[in-house]
Amino acid sequence: MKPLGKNNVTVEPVIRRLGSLAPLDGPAVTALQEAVDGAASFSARQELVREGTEIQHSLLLVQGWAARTRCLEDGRRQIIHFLLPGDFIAVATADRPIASSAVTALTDGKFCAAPDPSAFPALRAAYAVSHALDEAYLLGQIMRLGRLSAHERIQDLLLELSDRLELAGMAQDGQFSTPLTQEMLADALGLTPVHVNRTLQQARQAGELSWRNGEVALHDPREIRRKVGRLRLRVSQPMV
Amino acid sequence: MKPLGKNNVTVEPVIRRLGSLAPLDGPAVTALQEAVDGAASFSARQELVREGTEIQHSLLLVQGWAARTRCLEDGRRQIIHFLLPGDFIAVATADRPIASSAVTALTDGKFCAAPDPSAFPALRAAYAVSHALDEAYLLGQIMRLGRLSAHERIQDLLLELSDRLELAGMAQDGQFSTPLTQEMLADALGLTPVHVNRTLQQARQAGELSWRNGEVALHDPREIRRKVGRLRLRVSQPMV
DNA sequence: CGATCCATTGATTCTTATCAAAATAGGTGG
DNA sequence: CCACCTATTTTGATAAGAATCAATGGATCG
Repeated sequence: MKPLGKNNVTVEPVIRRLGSLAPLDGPAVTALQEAVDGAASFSARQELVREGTEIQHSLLLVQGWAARTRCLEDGRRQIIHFLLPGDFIAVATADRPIASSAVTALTDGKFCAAPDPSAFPALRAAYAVSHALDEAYLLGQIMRLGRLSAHERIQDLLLELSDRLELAGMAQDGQFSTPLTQEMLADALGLTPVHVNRTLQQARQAGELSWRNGEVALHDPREIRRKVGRLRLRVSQPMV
Repeated sequence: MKPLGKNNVTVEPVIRRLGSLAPLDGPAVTALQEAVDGAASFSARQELVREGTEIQHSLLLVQGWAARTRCLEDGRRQIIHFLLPGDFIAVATADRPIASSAVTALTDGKFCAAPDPSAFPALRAAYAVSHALDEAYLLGQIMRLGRLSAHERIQDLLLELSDRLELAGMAQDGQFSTPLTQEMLADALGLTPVHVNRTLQQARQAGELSWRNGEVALHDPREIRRKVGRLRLRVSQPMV
């Protein structure tokens, strides 16, 4: 098993993220590490969850990116939410056994079953915060699509991704790497790929961000946060 | 206490709706009726829940309409979701004590505390289905804002409202009465009031719907459902 | 009757979509 | 290493959709 510690940069993103959301004790970390070690692989474009299907187990995304999507018969597609390492791909509740949207892999990656929180109580709080954040992200997406301009939508989404990746130790200061194409971005933002392209170019020329080779850098995350003026849920707990 | 029965048209919408979602036994119905009898009043424009506030009790909307909203500093407003009689205004979970959006009353009305499901087990299933539907509505809203045209958005939203009101016994065959103004509609649909007005007129002239005096009639709900081509969560349980 | 809220209309501008094509990059097999 | 293939980004020209600004009408209410 891999070593753990505050000065350790090789902690699994899943563990890093959940540990950012709530303090984890030893057994919880061990259980997560074991789950991660037994993770199953998937490949890009694979449908990880089918809409309307029964969800048997809660699943964690260990590596790679995915998206919750809904499609219309005429081919229009909406990405509801991006799923990043450490996120829940699916949540099995006694309440709500049916998947309300599909989950599609955007890259190759790995997932594992989420350890049962009744066996590892320290996980319960982390899972709860994770689910609360998920709802907050959905509301953010609605605000974005309903009331922000193309330019604002892009900035706001990239900031959200930066914030979320930072929880998993995969972004610092608005810089992160991403497998997103402009088309995926368009599907998430309710825009056309062409318009995303043009808007991105404007943002680059305005010096607001750079994006080359899958490496994104938001030049002034604080300014974006201020301009979009939206309060984000804060996570007050200490890191693992 | 008011009488109950299948041929009874005076059942409280709250009871009607929850009974549509899952079978209720006698004690559950009694508890709901008592809660409703003790309902508190609110008036239009009142902020029923403030964003970021701790939610103490789960609350049910007994009468009147409300909306979950988020605002930007510059005044832009997004209605995330309309709340109808029988809906939960707020859900108190041990997990998620913080309101992720404000709730504003759109009309005068009444609300009450939701009876504790641990005291009335029959309510548990109804509450669970209600929450599952809530998430589905959010996803529907995202699809609407991201990928539907103004014309489609209006039709789709009105259809959703019709379906939901029907659960509470307040709509039949796509006909219902509503306190919505075109401005509220605009805030929900990510459009301007002027554009909503024009789009509504086109829909009326096309014979798709009528809307006079707060009375809406969708002339061919089935056709709308087909065109927007979206699967809605079905409720399979029998009526109360 | 004035005040207010809401629906409606017109004229115009701005944003974003559409259609089509070219350029670029990455990967594969010969 | 090159030729080819595919996916992605970029560009240009044009059209459609929706916003904006401003004003008028209609109702309702005290």
